[in-house]
Amino acid sequence: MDETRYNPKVIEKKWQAKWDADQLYRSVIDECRPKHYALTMLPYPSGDLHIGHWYAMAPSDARARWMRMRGFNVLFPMGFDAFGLPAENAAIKDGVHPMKRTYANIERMRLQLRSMGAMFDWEREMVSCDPEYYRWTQWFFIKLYELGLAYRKQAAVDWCPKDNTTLAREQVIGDERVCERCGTPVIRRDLEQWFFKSTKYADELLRFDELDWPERVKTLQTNWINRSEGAEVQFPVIGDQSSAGEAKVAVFTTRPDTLWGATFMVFAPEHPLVGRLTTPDRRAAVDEYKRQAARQSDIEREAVDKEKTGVFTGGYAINPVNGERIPIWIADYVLMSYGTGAIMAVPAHDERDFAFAKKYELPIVEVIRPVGQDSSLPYAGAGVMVNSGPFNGTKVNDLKGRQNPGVSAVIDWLQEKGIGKESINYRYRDWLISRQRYWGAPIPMIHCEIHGWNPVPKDQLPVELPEDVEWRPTGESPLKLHPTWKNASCPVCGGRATRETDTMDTFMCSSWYHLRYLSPHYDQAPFDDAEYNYWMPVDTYTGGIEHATMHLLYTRFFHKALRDGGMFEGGEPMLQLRNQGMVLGEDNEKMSKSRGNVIAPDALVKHYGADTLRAYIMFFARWELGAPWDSQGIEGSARWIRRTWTLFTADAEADKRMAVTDDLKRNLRRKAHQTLKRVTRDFENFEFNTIISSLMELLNEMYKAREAGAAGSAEWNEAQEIYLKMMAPIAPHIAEELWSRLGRPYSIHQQSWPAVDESAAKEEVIELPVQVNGKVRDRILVAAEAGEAEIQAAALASDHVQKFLEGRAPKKVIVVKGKLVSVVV
RNA sequence: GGGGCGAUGGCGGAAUCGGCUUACGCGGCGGUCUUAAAAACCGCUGGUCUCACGACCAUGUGGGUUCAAGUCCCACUCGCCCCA
Repeated sequence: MDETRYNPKVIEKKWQAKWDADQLYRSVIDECRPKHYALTMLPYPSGDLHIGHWYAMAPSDARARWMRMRGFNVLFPMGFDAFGLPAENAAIKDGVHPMKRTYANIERMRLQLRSMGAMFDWEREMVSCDPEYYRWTQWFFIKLYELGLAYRKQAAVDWCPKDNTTLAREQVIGDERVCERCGTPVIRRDLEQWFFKSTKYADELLRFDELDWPERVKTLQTNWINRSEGAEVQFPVIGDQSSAGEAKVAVFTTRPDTLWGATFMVFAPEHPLVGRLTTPDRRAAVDEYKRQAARQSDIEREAVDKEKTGVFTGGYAINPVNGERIPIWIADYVLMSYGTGAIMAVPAHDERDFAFAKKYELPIVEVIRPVGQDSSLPYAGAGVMVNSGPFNGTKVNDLKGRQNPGVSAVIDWLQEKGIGKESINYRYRDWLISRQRYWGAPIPMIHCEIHGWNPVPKDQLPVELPEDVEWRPTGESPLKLHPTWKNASCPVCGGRATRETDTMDTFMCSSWYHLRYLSPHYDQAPFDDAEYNYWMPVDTYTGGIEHATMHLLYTRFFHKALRDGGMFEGGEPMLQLRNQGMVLGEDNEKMSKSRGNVIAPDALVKHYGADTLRAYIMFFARWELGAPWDSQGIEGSARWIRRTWTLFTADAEADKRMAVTDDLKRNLRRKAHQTLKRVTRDFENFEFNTIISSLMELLNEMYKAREAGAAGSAEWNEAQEIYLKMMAPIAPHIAEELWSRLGRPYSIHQQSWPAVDESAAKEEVIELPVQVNGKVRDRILVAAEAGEAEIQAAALASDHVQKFLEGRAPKKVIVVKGKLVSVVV
């Protein structure tokens, strides 16, 4: 083999084997060094690492490597989010057991991941479908159950008819309300399911003070939780057909100041009181309407521009603030899932209520009048309360909750009168955990006819998945169809009982994987406290924005719940978050097999080597934005790597014949330290693309310096050393190879990051543009230390400037040191 | 309908505190080497006008603030994302 040619295949394999053998990337507790836990979102083992994985992981690896060179003890683990539908759906097609397929995929992806040359500590790998792992997923379920945060209830849930399972609210996407996985429109089903009480932490989840997270993610989470302040008001109802006592119905409103304008009530068609309120003469119409509404999705029902429909129930309520008898209707624009499933309708000040009132000729009473302008109803702005009994004349602004004087005053009054109370409503729902599928962690609960639901005793964990199951497209979970698996004995009485056959949402598995990395084989607890105390929390978490309202919210909830359960201190698992963008296909479209625009990283590694692919991935776009792939563009990165190789391996002696000026050497040193300064700053800020352009510039400069005979000088050697160290996190293999060829001590990845010599980086002479009336007319050279007067004199002395002055005296001369001179006439 | 983000050469992008627009790379053009091609190396490359010196115009559109605006403010167009 030609030793002088750049051959990534050989050197990458060689160094990967050596790093492995030397356990270079083992991370162990070291109290003498500051720790840094760098985490990148773990992949689902689909069987092939795609370019998006590289785009997420390679820059994260570079950043972790940089932190390591800066003296941190870095933990950068990798694992697999291995439960989930795709493997099970595939099994139904071809009969291959999900376990078999998943482990085969993992094996393949491990090799692909290794080809990246990342500093993953493979000793810490976790696989979420491993009983050793899901034993603790189940343990956490029980822990949350014991904390009173897991409960079972009958609820209308979103159901994907293709995947035959329920979905969490977050897994239902967009206007069309389709399944996040397969794009099938979801339907509603009434099922008894397990939930986690995540809403208990809604307020705490809205606080981000400790977190260095992108604003965008914080906004997404805030909007998702959607806290609204208002009041809950009790409306007595009359027309109750079944009980003698007086019933009351609670209504949530953000506008208690408009209570006097509530002229009717609207219930969701599914509201439990509807049956009792409906009078015999209205029964047929109400039942028919309920049937119709059940067929529609929430989104169809809620759309503002949709024609409003509804029917009168025959029942009435009493508006508690003025004793008015108001009719109760049902309409599909009221959802059971919002507030209490019933609203007070204020047609004068709500668009939808207004449309409804007009259509069904219900009374409209204005209770807020704008000041100094005509109001056209419906009106939702600021004004003064009218027709509102004791509150006439009270000012109302357009702020929400207690910040609105009208709202605030009415809330106090309601509480005093015992009619209502201050209340906060969230759109955020409790986390639906149950999935009616096989390939997930079984929910470790047992049902006994006498003792109800009880957790599996912890010493019996894990509740393992049976291997002998049949794959049939019945739509039923194979666990349910298994002849014996669900038979169990009651943990309380030991009698015959039945296992829960549902499995857990895979987001449960990924809510704590960062904890399992700490001690993946520990069998006394989910994690070893000593490891936790040293490594946690995660310092830098990188991954896609698509997890903003799912994984990231779940994992925050998880930590807060277990903090309250006394497992650890600190409720925030990940301090710093950064999102990468998306790599699009060359056609500027989202990459997909069906579009045929998929870029396979394996082929690129084979052709160019991992270092070139890493470099190009970091170079071709701003990391957080992403960009379309460009197959020709990667040639530029390949050229950069090859040019680096050539510069460092060519015989420097051959060029030593020329006399080198001190100036030239000083300039080379300046460029090296300026580059180091920029690269250091850019690593800090995850700006990988400019790191590489800076390195390219330095390389070009070094080529010129060598041409001029600088090779072999002390400055040259220093520039080489700095260059390779800066390159090491980006292209770890070639950096190591060249480092060793220079005769430096193994390993470059154990070197410390060089320090910037500020005095060397400083410019001596700088070029300043001179503007006359805002246009650049000349450039002057001045000493970097030159004073203002000196610069001004030099600028005015310029022939070009004089030409544009046309003999006039400057009105003003602005000197911005180090930037420019601006002459105004 | 509401909120967020974005728009800079033929293309990806740079300009990090209001101070030289287009760094770095791709592509293109010209050259060196070669029998030739590839690779490598060197140079040029925003537009218009000009033989040229140079001038003028350019950061989605239209206004504003400023000695100076890609950057700040207002209005709008288009694209993407989230929520409805």
